[in-house]
Amino acid sequence: MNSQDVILGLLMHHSLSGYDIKHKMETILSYFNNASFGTIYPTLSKMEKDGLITKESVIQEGRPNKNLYSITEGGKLQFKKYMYSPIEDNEFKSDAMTRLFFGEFVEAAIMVGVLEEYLVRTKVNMERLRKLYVDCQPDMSPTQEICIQIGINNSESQILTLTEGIARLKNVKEK
Amino acid sequence: MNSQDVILGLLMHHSLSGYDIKHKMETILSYFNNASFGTIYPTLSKMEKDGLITKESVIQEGRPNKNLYSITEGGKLQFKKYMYSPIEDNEFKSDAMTRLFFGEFVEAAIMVGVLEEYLVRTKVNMERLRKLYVDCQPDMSPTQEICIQIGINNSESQILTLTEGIARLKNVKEK
DNA sequence: ATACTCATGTAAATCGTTACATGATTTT
DNA sequence: AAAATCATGTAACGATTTACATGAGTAT
Repeated sequence: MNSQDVILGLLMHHSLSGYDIKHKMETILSYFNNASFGTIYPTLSKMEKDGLITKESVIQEGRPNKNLYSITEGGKLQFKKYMYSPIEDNEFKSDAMTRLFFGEFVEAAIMVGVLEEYLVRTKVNMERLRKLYVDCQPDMSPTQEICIQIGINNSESQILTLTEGIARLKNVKEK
Repeated sequence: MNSQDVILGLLMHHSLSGYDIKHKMETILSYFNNASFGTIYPTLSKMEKDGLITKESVIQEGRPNKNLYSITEGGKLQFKKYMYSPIEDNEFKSDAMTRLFFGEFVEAAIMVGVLEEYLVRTKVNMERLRKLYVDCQPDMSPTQEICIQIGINNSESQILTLTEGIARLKNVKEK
């Protein structure tokens, strides 16, 4: 799975500009995907060159013109090919957890700080997902609902584990 | 956080070869980090050149010679610098969840397949973490315990969400 | 016989981010 | 007046993976 596959999936619904795609990446897809403009625009150019999408310039009033991209039959075929290919493993990299792992080499207070910061970030993310769920639920497909539930439930579980961990660490310190 | 920071952390405990580092990455660190030999060996060379670590050739019987790397005072300083720097956000990319998100464009049976495959992989990973916890608990620091508990609890939560999701999808299909 | 473990390393390719460049309109 | 939104694009850089190359010893 690369950025091209995700863009194809987004264009299956309706035509979008590069800017629109970036917005979707940051909101509905951000829990399990991400891409910067530096990836999106060159990828769209390549996809057009390869005949997977077509470009249409749209002149707007009071706003810059935009390039609206639409998926072609070839693009739909490529999307299907992706959806039927073997599933790749998740990729996960956590700086906060890496620090926790090496925590014994710095003062305990620093580790409490890492845990509290990680807890706050997890809470912020959970709230964002919860709000997204409330706002989008009527338009969501059954599998999209499962997706966001995974995000919300995993965040909740992590909040519990971190809260317990902080309490335990602080207890150890007091003893 | 990059591979260098993780390698420094591993060498804080005791000297290791590139092969040893790869092994640690695959077992105790794999839940939130990963690196291939193609990253590890060139990184070790660069770190030696930069004076963060020193190399010692160890001749072994019945096994190939190995290069044992040890952290220097400069390396320890660099490690501290990392541990006190601002925490970076987690990176997460999920092919399985991406497919679920775009599930409406393929048959429901394919999505049940994705969910079941994702469930199996989550279960396998949870079992691996549970076993690791049992095997390593006596040697684990308090923050390392929190780390692995995050992994185990998040896996458990995901197993529940996926199981419920599968049941719901199958129900929808029957109706 | 075959596969796995131990052990190191390079080169090509892939993939992606960050920073820069530009600029109008709208909101605070 | 400043910041945010809308909008596209490139160039330099960074990080990492995959595949290749080599080879002995051990376990099945």
